[in-house]
Amino acid sequence: MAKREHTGHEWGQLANAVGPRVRLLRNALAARSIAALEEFALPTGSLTVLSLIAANPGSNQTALAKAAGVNKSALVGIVDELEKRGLAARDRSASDRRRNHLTVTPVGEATMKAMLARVAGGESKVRDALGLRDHLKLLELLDRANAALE
Amino acid sequence: MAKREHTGHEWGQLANAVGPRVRLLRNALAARSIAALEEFALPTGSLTVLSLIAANPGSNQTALAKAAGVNKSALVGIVDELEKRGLAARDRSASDRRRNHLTVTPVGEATMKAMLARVAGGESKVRDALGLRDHLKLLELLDRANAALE
DNA sequence: TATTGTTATACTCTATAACTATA
DNA sequence: TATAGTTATAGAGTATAACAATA
Repeated sequence: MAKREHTGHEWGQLANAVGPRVRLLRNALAARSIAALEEFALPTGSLTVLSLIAANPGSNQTALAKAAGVNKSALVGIVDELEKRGLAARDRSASDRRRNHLTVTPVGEATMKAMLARVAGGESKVRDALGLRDHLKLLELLDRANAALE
Repeated sequence: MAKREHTGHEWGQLANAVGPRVRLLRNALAARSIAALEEFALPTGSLTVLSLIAANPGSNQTALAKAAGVNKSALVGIVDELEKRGLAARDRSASDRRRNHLTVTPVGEATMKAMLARVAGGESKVRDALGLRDHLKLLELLDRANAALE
């Protein structure tokens, strides 16, 4: 468990620490994702935001930011860009005019699917290495870990 | 699986994606770690680097950077600070004088342990939520995922 | 008084390129 | 010609504080 065959380095006192391993994986996935989505010229996190809006139409920005794991300030810029490109729409909520009612346009839906196809590469490397069963297990454990830290 | 009870948001098209979940967890753990280690006034990543040097004495910086998941350029600053504070020593390797031979000082060992005690909080929240068996499983899956992306 | 979205701002993290000294 | 460490630099990521509009 403490041995890391791929680098030859041992974790030592951090043998049972989740933090450094998660950072390592996040960096690797982020690098691949950024490279894969370069052609879309959208800010990082756009795909996550787009997917969340599509799955939860009408969501407001504060809740969305929390779910996406980005700051609400940072989300402004992302939504700005999505709106400018015609991928998402930002309308004032009728019931609470402080809130923005967010939706994904048809073009946004199509773009999202094209982006997903691009990102699939890095994701599938993990899925292939783990196998279906352990892949689902990893998703479950990450969700539970996130819930515990909320 | 697609439902995220804690925020009420669904992942939608990203229901089986590791990337966003890992980012979420990394951010949460990083924020806790930074807050917990604030009193030490050391650059982020110092604990990981210190632990890796301690467990692999004499390791050179390039290999260390890769294992720690930080850029070799960024590692220079971290080691600078560790050296200035007397926590680690940087000596030229006798066999290959391009390389630095890194070791942890006794003070560094003590500091490392104090830091580990501080970080334990965030880590234990995850461990408690997952239980021993699933905690170890998570470590295993993260290692395998990292190896797959190397 | 509290909350939503926004702006401004700063700091951290990470990557790239170029330099030096060694090999 | 290649590698280890260093420096300089830029870009992306994230966070905080303050503000206007609204509740």
